[in-house]
Amino acid sequence: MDTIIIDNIKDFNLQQTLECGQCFRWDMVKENSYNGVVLNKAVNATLNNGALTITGCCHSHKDFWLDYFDLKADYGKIRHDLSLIHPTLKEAATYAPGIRILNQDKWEALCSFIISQNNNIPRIKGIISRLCGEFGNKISDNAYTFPTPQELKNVTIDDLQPLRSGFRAKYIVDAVEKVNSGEVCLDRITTLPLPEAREQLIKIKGVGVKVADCTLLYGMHRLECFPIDVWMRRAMEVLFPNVAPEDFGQYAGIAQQYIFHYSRMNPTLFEEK
DNA sequence: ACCCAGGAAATTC
DNA sequence: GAATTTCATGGG
Repeated sequence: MDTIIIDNIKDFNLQQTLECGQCFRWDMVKENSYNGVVLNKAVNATLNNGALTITGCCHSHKDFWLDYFDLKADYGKIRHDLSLIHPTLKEAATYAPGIRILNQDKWEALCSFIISQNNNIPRIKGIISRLCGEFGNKISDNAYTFPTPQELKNVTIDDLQPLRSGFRAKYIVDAVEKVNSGEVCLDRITTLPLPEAREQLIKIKGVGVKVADCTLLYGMHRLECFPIDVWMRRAMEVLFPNVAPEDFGQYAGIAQQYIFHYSRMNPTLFEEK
């Protein structure tokens, strides 16, 4: 089993990155150590003293993991620049300085955030886990790949019943159909200007602006995207009353993740006075 | 029993 | 058109 070590990493914490709501396929096995499935690899990631060790990553390159965890970017500098924009953003960024925006698979991000709507994180993880178990490929004892659109070709709502995803099943079916037919081309959307990229994604039933923005930010690394859900709406009203998302600039998506995580960890900020 | 959950579609006003 | 209801399912 192959191992990759990346050392000298700053501004990185696995718990903050993997449990901030951007991904659903990593589980803590102990402090600073997580098991997850990325593409077709079941891996463990462990971070100690700025050194990240990834095991189980056969046939993959170190460069892939630098990209996946966004380790090439200088988050210290980004956090510094964001902190100048607003004092509360500085507070949120300082609260979890180890968050990084992952480079996840586009299709997995799209599907995962379709499932996320009007749902809670533990159940989202359960539905995705069952989706992979039913339709993905078994790659180790308890690990399955995320099924590709090709592998889900011609899937029906009835086929998806074991997921217990409720009304979202028909949205998954529509996403599979539109991606397979080429009506929606995820590779092309990646580099499209934001309004057109959103417009394309929203052609899929069950995809609105929020799910589209999550797909763009977490699956296509469009860091200027600022997904607004119920938490972010409240956070903007209460913590940033006179600020527009555009004010956060080219790294608005990173700002959003700092604010989202900070808000979820401090729900009392939003209790009625 | 009731309420809510990283929303969006359907319906009503 | 804007505001409200509904949509499955599970947990607190």
